[in-house]
Amino acid sequence: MATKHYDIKTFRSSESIGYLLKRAQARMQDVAESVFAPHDMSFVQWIAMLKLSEGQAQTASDLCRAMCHDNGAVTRMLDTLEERGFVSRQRSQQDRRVVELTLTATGAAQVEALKPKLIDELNLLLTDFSAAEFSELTRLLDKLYQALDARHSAARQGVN
Amino acid sequence: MATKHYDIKTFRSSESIGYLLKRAQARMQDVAESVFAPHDMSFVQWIAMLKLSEGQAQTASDLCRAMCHDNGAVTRMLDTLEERGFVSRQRSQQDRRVVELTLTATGAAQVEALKPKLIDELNLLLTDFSAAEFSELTRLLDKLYQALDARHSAARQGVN
DNA sequence: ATACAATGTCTGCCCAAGCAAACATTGCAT
DNA sequence: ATGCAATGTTTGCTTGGGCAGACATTGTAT
Repeated sequence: MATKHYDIKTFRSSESIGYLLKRAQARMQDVAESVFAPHDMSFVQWIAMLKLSEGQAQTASDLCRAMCHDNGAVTRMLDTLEERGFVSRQRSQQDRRVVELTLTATGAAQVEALKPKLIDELNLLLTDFSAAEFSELTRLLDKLYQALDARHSAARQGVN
Repeated sequence: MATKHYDIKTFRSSESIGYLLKRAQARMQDVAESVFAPHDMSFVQWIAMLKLSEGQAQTASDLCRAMCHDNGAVTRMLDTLEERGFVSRQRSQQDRRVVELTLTATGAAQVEALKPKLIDELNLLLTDFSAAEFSELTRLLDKLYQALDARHSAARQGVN
């Protein structure tokens, strides 16, 4: 039997991973938005462009999966990024359902221009974290996501 | 000089705390909602009631701060919780700006009824986490929040 | 006493995210 | 070849959060 991390007798909201995640993410969102807002750009928009620039995503679906973002929201986000000349769309020849996304030169420049601003902010934020703490937090967040993702996929198939 | 966890040369989205947090939180949200949805209850609603039941919050403002949630959203959430008889509001005598919140018996019962469901789900989710990993993740998430909160307060005062 | 800043609650408005449906395309099974 | 499930993209609709302002109340400085 696996370790029971939570017990009904002792459970407190302040120890719940769900609550801790929500709270931290909400604040992080604020901080990130404050970095990008002066450049008329949202956190998700920038992350999407970053994913494209890293080659981690080529299509809208890739972005949805990578960012856990809504389909429709991504379509509309791409609309505005395209309008602003940061991203271009081109119907794929191999699979005509797919629209291939590419960063324009302007878009790539925008990504690079904002990267140091975000990095500075993150480093400032993590001042009190040792290298070990930082890498452990990174690792555990990724591990948690993998577990959540597995659970999520299972749920979609009605497994319990 | 503090440790520079991120460097512009090597920065990758998949290591960014902001991205990792957003992704994990989005999935966690899904999982939590799937627990509460059958009972016509949202994750935030339940957390709010839990906070009340733990005595961690007495007023709407307390809930806002504790949960990093919007003022207006909390007001409206309390409207529906009150309608459903889970929460009652009463104007404070000491400070007549304040509305004191109390869980009704029905509300308390609802919190208790759903607690084991959430706990089971969380334990299942964290099966592959050792006790050490679990407590370290909890600690680091809290530490991160403290740092974010300090940064957030500083920003509100225009400090850089 | 009075003015003013800070706090708590509530409301109206706007916008982005979530949901569901539509449509096109592809791969697979028969 | 044909039907069908799966995938990718888009759109309309609904819902809830974020923001700004209104209002009441309190504490504080003058």
